[in-house]
Amino acid sequence: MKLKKTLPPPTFSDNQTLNIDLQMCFALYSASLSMTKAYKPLLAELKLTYPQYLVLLVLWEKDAVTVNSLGERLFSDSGTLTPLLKRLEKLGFIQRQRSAEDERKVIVSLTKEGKQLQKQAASVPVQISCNTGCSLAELLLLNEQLISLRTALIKNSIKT
Amino acid sequence: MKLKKTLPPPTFSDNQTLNIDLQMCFALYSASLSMTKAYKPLLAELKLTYPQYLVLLVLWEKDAVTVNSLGERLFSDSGTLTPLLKRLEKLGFIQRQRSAEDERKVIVSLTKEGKQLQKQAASVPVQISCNTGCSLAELLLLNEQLISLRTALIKNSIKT
DNA sequence: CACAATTAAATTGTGTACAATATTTTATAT
DNA sequence: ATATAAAATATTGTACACAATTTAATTGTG
Repeated sequence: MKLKKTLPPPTFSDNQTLNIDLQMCFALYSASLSMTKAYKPLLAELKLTYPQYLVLLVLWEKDAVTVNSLGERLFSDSGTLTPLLKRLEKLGFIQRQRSAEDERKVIVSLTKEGKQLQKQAASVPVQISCNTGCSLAELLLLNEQLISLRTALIKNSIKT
Repeated sequence: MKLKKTLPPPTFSDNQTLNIDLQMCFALYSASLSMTKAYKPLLAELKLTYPQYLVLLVLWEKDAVTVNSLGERLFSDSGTLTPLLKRLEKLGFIQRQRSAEDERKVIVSLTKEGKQLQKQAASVPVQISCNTGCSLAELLLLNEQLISLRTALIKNSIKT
């Protein structure tokens, strides 16, 4: 059994403990919303929302996966994914079909239209990365920092 | 008129352009959701959601402000804030009242209960910062990086 | 085999996020 | 002074995010 390693609380002077400007949490939250807004007009041309685009990113990497495995990849669950996938299906980009071997599972796969969309989508992240004003090195560093932050939060946070 | 300064697109090898793991955008998105989930059980004890907590953070800094000024501070608008503020009012933490001088404006101010909540909330960000597994220096650095990312995205992104 | 436990999705209900529109009040320009 | 524009908030409609519950299929156990 591994020991759980948590750092001691960083100490702020009392006045600043709740200062919103100093709180990385709010910076994270507002930066994430700004990012989604930045994607919106670009993805709108493909008739996609940002979460729908994320699902397609996963499928473009590996087609025909279950709802569960999509959820693990995207840190999401069926409560979010099921209605989202139904919308993607209605748009004609994916198919949802029960697995023949295990009828509990639903296999999500790309349609021809969904596959074709990948080419059009290729320029989207490039355009966004320009808007960040960050260099490639900065983007990669930030990516790693955010992934380890996410990992730590998932590991150390109590589940209700 | 200032020249708009945007960096040239970072170049990825073609195969990796759409790799979800390499996309800082997804790391940002998923880390932000993880952060909100980490806050959830702590804020639930105060009967607050994370966006409601953000509103109170602003009010604890400066009480009695308009919906607009709250929105500027939180990068949000009346479409989001109005229903949220109504819930906070129903919970008894804030008051909403039309300004006497300018009846278009709504002044949001803390109730006694809302002010008292600040003491109970003090331990929340401390607990969260432990869960991040980051040192104070790392948190401050990440905070700055995210703020400049947000600033760049707001400046450089086209609006619809 | 029977039946409880587990697993996979779907459903329900609450709370944002946000674009688009509406409403009300104030400011401005003839 | 009156129409017009602008400003501040509210409303409407769509799309998540997520906890909690439900439904259906499969697995494990006696």
